[in-house]
Parts: sequence; structure tokens; C-alpha cells
Amino acid sequence: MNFQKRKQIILDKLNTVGEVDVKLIAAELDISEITIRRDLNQMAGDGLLYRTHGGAMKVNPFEVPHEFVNKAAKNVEAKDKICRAAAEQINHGDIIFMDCGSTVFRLCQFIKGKKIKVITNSIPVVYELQNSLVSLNIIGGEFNAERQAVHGSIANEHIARYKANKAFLGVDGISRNGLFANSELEAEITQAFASHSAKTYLLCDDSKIGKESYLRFGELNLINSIITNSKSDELAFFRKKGVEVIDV
Amino acid sequence: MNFQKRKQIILDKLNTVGEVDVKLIAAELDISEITIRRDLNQMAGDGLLYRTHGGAMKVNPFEVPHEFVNKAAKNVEAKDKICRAAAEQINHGDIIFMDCGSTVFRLCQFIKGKKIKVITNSIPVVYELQNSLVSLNIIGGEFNAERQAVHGSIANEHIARYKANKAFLGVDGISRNGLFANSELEAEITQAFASHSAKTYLLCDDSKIGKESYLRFGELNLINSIITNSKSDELAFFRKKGVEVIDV
DNA sequence: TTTAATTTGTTCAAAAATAATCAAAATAAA
DNA sequence: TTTATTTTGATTATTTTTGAACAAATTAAA
Repeated sequence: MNFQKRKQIILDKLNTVGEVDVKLIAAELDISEITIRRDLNQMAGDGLLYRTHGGAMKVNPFEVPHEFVNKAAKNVEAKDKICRAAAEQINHGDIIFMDCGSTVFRLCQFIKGKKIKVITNSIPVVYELQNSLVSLNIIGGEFNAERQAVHGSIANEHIARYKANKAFLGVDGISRNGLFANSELEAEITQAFASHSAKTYLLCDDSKIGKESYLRFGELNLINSIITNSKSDELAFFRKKGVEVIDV
Repeated sequence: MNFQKRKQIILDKLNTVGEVDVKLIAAELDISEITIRRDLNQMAGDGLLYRTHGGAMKVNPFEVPHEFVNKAAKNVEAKDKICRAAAEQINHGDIIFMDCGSTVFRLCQFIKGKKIKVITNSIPVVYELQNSLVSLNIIGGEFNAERQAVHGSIANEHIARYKANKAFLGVDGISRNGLFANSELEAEITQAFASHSAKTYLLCDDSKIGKESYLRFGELNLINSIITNSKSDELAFFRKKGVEVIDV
């Protein structure tokens, strides 16, 4: 009984029953609980399931499209902590930008009850907030199916027409050398968000801190505040540079 | 019975009944009241519900997520016939506008395989077409949850930047006296679509022909072609006025 | 108003689940 | 074969979750 086989059995059970229990699985497969826990943790890290105390659940009971969900399901606990802290920064009447990152997406669940305006280019965000107290403004332009969001010059111009209190953004990486993005389109829209917002918050889990990928598109001072679960030494440097660091 | 599961059950109950009671939930799930209280407090902290003495209530009492679905499900056979005929009008390479009506929505299923550009203010249309060959352009602006679409001056300006071959529109009513809409916002965006499209198709089932509701916003000549299942005498008048009538 | 009943938060303890550490077993590589 | 690597399990310490008891706060009743 190897990992692959157990993984298969666990996923099957999740699909049929919707949830699994560490003890039951361990007894059923005649294997130790700690091993099952390790399996579940690894699979949760891959976004294949949602880890609970004593077991695991299906990632999404209600279906939201596809690869976005999987990405969004990675590192869930850290992201939720970050987003809970981010939600505390949002007050009644605020006008906020939300970008299309998977971390920022998880902010939705914490702001449904707030009377605010959200301006976003992310369709999942729209979907998640459409029946909430939040008033929505959708950024127009060409839709990118992979990112489930709108990007491009029309989108950037749309943003430029508004002025928000706060922007909640994600990046692909951040280091002492600046901010990094996966593509030019993402870089440009992030800059547009930042420059039309009074305050800019960066939501990033530990995997992004110190990471330098693809395209360097901006200096650290583009953002005012980083909300993160990371304990990296890099954070001290950010602070020295005048960036607020909110630790969760 | 872990936190995640209880949370789900509580949310389900809130959605169906509208409120929950600590004692009842505790008895039902066979768990202590203090635990339920802790659950409710945490969920209230996340903005998922309003905490009351002895229980909790839904955050937003008004919910309209299924209205669109219900509306879309009416008169399905007629609408599908109309849309199948509409799809025949669409060729490879076309750039088309699609508005947010329930009839136009049903056009999606017939154009998924076409290599065209769709410019739309309807979020359901975006959802339906997001994993198809269709390239999407989303019209930006303020989102209206009831109509599941974007309307307003920003949206109208967005439309004005583009020029489409064909527009597929719905109205609330059409008679020899002109076109009728439910609201100013819908009227304005319909006019914007029509004036930035080379050819304008009106998709309407028999219930709309001869109907004169709320706001008269345009002349018959705003549209070039009506696709309908109606056998009304009115159609002869439309033809006489130079409007093509495609009968299904 | 005052009084009673209910609901709630706090503190503490028990139980359950988990992570960490290290050793044993299984597997792969040399 | 031997050696290294990975996987697994047992033990222990830590963390999380839960419930009971009781005081404080809130609501309802007199």
C-alpha cells in the first residue's frame, strides 16, 4: 500500500462521501494514523482537499470553475489568516480595489457583510460577492480565461477613472529588489491599482516572500503595507524601507 | 463533527430558514451550546452572519441569485428556437454584442464552438462562454445584482469604444410605437449597443410582441432584424417599416 | 422601576488531534 | 551485495477543540 494508492482511495472517498476521517481511514487501510495525516497534509498542500481537524473535506462543495479553485485552495490556512487580518483594515464606506490573485480572492468571504464598494477585474470575486452587501464595480476589457480576469489597456484606463481608499493586491514575488509579476499584463494592472489608491496592501503568503520570478515591475514603495504569515528576515528590510508589515 | 461541517450546516440553515437558534442547533447536532456559540461568534467575526441573542440571522435578508435562473427558464423551447436561428446569423470572425436579457443568454450554448469575439455586460454570459472558443470582452462599470449585469454611463462609454458587426439584444416590449424597456439603464445600454453595431438583431419570444411596458426608448428602426416565434399581426407592420422578420 | 430568567463570556480542565523526534522498515541505487 | 534514500511507525510533547461551572451581561417579566 503506497502513497499513490492511498491517495487514490482517499480522493475516491472524498468524491463519494464528501469527507474522510483519519481514524476510519487508518483502520480501513490498516495503516498508522500519522501516515494518513501526512498524506492528507501533502494533498492539502497540493490543493486536492481541505484539511480539517480529524480528517478532510472536499475542496469545494459548491462548484466554482476549475483551475482557479485548485490554485485558490493551496495554503488555505495561511491565506485565510492573512485575509482575516486584511478584512480588519476595511471599514464601512470604503472603496477598495481587489485584484485577481488567489489570495485576494479568499478575502471575499470576510467582507460579504460590509457596506463597501469593490472595484475588481476578477470574475470569481464578482461571483462570490454578487449577493452580498458589497456594491460591485467590474473593470471592463478583454477577458482572460486562464486568470479568470480582465486585463489590458482598456482595463487600466477603467481603473484610472476611479480613486479608491485601499487596494488589496497580490504579486508573484517580492524581495528587497522589488515586486515581481508573471506577465506584463498583471504588472501593468497592479501598477494601475496602486497608483489610484490612497493605500496599497499586499497580501502574500510565505511562498512569495523573497521570490524573484519573471518580471520585475516596481519598487517596494509601490505598496504601503504587507500582510503576511512569513517570518522571513526579508521583512525587517521591508520595514526599514518604510513598508508596514502586518504579521498574522 | 468538526467546525467546518457545523459551519456548513449552520450556513445552509440560514439560507433556507433565515435564522438559527443556539439551543436548537446544539440539540440537533448533539453538541454543547457553548461550542455552537463559539462557532456563531467566529462566523459573525468573519461577516458570514449577524449574531443575535440566542442565535443568529442571515446577513442580507434579500437574496436574488435565482431570479435570473427562473426568468431564463421560462418559455425555454421558444427561446431556444429563436437562439438557434440567431446563431445561424453568426459567422467565423464576427464581433458581436450580447446584452443581459434571459433570451440572449440562451444564445450562448449555440455559439461556444464559434471563433468570434463577444462583447457583453452580462456576467452569466461570461460564465457560460468562459471555456469556449469565444473570445470575451467584458463591459465595465457598476454591477447590478438583480440583472446580473453591468449598466450605467461607464458601461455605455465602454461600448462606444468598440464597433461590432452584429448586436443581439432583448427588450421588454415592442410594438408599432417602438421599443420598451424596464429601466432607463437598460434603455440606454440597448441604444449604445445598437448605435455601435453594423446590424442589430432583436431576440424576442411571443410574449414581448405588442407589449408596451414602462419606458418607450426608441423607434423601430433602431433594430434591423427581429427573430421571433410570434405569429402576431404586428409582424406585418414591422416588415412594412423595413425591419427584417425571421420566423422560427 | 425591581426582579427573575435567559444568554453570554471567562476560566479551567479533559479529551482529542497534531507535530516533532527518532528508530525501524522498505525501497532504490551503487 | 552494501549503502543511501525514502517511507513508515512509535513515543512524547504540544496544540486545538470541547465542555462544565460560574459570574457578568442582557432580555423579559412583574
